[in-house]
Amino acid sequence: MKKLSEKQLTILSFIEEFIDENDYPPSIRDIQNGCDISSTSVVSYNLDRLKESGYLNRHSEVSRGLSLQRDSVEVEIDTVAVPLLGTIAAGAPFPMPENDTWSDLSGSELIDLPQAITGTGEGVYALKVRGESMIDALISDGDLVIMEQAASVRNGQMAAVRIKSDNTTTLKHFYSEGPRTRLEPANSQIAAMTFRSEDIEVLSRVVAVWRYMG
Amino acid sequence: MKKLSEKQLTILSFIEEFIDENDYPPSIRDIQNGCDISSTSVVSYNLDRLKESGYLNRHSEVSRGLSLQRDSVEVEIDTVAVPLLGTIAAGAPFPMPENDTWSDLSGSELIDLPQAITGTGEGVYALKVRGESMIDALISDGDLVIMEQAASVRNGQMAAVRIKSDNTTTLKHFYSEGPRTRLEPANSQIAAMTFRSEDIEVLSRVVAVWRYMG
DNA sequence: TAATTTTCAGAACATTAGTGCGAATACAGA
DNA sequence: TCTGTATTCGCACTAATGTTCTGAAAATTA
Repeated sequence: MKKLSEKQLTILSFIEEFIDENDYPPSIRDIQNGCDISSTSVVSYNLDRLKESGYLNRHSEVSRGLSLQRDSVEVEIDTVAVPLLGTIAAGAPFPMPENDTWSDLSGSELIDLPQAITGTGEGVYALKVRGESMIDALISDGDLVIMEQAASVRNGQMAAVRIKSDNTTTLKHFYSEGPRTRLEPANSQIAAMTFRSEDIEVLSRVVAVWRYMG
Repeated sequence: MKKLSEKQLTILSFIEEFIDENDYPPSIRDIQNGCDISSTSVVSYNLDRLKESGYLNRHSEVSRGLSLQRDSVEVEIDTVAVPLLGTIAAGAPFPMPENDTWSDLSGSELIDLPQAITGTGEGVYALKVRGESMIDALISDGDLVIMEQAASVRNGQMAAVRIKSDNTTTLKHFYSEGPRTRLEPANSQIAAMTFRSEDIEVLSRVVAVWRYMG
């Protein structure tokens, strides 16, 4: 990009500050006053230069029609808020977002996660673990489990599965082997268990585990 | 907050979209056209209502002087990037940031974490765990351990400690008991061990553990 | 230094855009 | 139905704001 004059730098940073402060862009005369410039035409002139240089978007005939060109260097990390829907404990019924629940999450606490993890955040939610019942999945009391509602889970992924015959829910690595389904704890020192596939219901896929010990 | 009329909701979401699209707020007439409203005064009227209800900031006599009231639900989380300094494996020497290393982190990968966890991010770094040597701390291969250089560690907190006599490094809950120091695994099913305090060197405090299973 | 380009001044001008106001409706409660 | 309040309608008005133009000063370049 072309190098900018002193004045153009002043203008640019003024615009930035102004937007930061007011949430709407400055008018040409705002800039004129803010940067001690003698004439509106000078401002207009320099705005054109800034636009040419690619630092600024300008929409003509629109008052305050300015916006800063997002600098590609300044990485903006998007975070997506996912709802903390409740707790998960041994044996207890497993909280799941229902269709009608999604629309009203106002009550639940929100947790921000990097977008790289959540994707769009659709169908992603968090549960707080209570108790040590999932110790064999290397998950302990207080941990936050990030889950994604999953239609399907690939082999080897960790999922929340319900074992129908026991009516229990656990987090295990999931391996479908035709008529049988193998559930493997994360702790490889503990043996896997195998079930009839009809006996297993996959509820959600585990995306991540977050343990905070402030 | 007061409940909004159909029209007010339409206006509000139009403003949101407009700003999202253009990076500057709409004029009253933009809203009028965008929402199929018959008169500018109707728009103005409803903008006043929206302002009263707290959904909107409005600056009179300023064209496009609108901004959405940051919805308190839509928390804007600041993230802080911390460097991933290396891997930690059983027995291997423990990577630690050195003073001169801090200034040159350009080479290392950065990880974004919510500010609530990292604070200013000063002295916070991440290590990737290799191997299952810390399974008794409920940490397994591939996990990311977030650490903070700590002058001191309070009892009960998890820390990276070096046992001098063994010259090994592990992550354990730390309990100082005068002349003796007790190290307790996160997995409470495993017994604690006690050492002479001089034999223990605290390297860093463990702030969090992040396990991602994309 | 002369020629050329860039930037600035100042003011008039043209649109864009916010405001005000009386009258017309819509709406909810007595 | 009456009545007061909330909302809508147009429209004219005024303020805010972008644009343009001429000439000159300043900076660059040859």
